[in-house]
Amino acid sequence: MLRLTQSEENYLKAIFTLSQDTEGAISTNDLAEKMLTKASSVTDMLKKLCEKELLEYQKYQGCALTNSGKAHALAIIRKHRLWETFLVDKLNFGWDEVHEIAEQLEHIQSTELTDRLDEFLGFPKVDPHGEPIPGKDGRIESVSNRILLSESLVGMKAIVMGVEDDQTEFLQYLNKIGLHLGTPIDIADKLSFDGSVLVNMNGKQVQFSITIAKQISIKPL
Amino acid sequence: MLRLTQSEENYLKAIFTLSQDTEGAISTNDLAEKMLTKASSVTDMLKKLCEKELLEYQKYQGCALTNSGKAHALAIIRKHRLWETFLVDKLNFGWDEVHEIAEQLEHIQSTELTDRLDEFLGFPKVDPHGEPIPGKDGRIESVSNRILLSESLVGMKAIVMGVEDDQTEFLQYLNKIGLHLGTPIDIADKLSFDGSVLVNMNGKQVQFSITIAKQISIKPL
DNA sequence: AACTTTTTTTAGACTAGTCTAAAAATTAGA
DNA sequence: TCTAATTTTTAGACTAGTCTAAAAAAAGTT
Ligand SMILES: [Mn+2]
Ligand SMILES: [Mn+2]
Ligand SMILES: [Mn+2]
Ligand SMILES: [Mn+2]
Repeated sequence: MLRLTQSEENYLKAIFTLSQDTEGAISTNDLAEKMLTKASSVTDMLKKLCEKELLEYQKYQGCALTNSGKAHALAIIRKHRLWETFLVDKLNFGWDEVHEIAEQLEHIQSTELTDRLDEFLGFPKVDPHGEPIPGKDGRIESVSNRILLSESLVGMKAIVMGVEDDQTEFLQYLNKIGLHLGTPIDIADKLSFDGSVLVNMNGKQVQFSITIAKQISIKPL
Repeated sequence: MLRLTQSEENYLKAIFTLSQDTEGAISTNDLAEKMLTKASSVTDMLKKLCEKELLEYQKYQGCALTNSGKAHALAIIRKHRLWETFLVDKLNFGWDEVHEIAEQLEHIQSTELTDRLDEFLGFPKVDPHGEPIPGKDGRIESVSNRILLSESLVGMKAIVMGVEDDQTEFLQYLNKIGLHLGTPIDIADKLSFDGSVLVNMNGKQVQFSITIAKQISIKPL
């Protein structure tokens, strides 16, 4: 099996994630933004990953993962989410404290370790942020009926199913207002001029900006 | 706190380990051998680590860790041994399967993670190979009355307390002959011309070469 | 003390990953 | 469709870590 550096793995993961909500190829600039790096660095890396047949890349045309590239990305995501689950379930970290550590742990090379960790955790289906954990075979069980809070309709009742995991302050804010996975919410109103969502939860009303509302996924009841 | 690369950390650990059974400075060549690298590479790294005040180094004089360097080395060793303990105690790996994985895990940066892992494991005193685990403060509890099997005397009765951890085949061999931590042994004879040690254990007699006998530590009864 | 061998350092080169600045290609607009 | 703005690539430089080959220093030997 092809041996990858941490940097290569981080690129693959980023491309995979961007591909999730983009049809067609991923642009150099979008990837540079995601990776907090410069477009010229991205171009260099794309050439290398293309050489290793992890993605397809043609000058000025952006890139798209091959099946091999996707498999690698999913393996890294699997490890990331399993380790986050370990940190929260076994070591009692908060969901706002685990992403950075998992960014490191996801690069540990040992399939045996990953699979035993999975077993030790009882084969969890989702991580502490509600994201599905890919299985040993790389398959993600589709999460049913989820929509973004930003796409909800006034009057809906729903359950919080997932949140973005990579901003500590955002997660701490959710802690403060008492929003967790499983929290029931009512969509009270939406402000047409800025996209804010007014939500009733835990007996009080909270207003979420469109930015926040895009980072919370819910299951309408 | 000073941020170190994996390579720098591996050098510090190697220097610390070599210092354990060497008085005075560590030579460039010895370190190169330990690190499986070339003397010229070692010289470059020594300059860098000296610059960071992790060790003292003068041309042609070898090197010695400063207190800061020692503290860093002990922190890495602490993580290595805690992770090995986790792998064996919680994930049911064999003692022959964990060293390589721990070589990676020891570089994960998070004091909070290390300390919570320590607690999760019940504050173990020794790792799966019998090596003492440094505490949060970097102190190693001295392991009492241990000697190397190679230094034992004929007629001694003893208990196996520790083994070298870094050669998979060696540990598999010990598994095969049924030698574990806690195994009681009798020193039946020593061959003066090659240093071999004849040991009675588990009802049969085994002969250990001097090389092997130096990699097993025992506590005489 | 002089010569030889060993150890250690230096010099120069290479790869991986990143950057800035400039050139080239693509896309958008009039 | 021609020009302007944007995106992407190239060129060249830098750091970290490694290597080989050669020079310099230290240690060993007559
Ligand atoms: Mn995460
Ligand atoms: Mn990462
Ligand atoms: Mn080990
Ligand atoms: Mn290591």
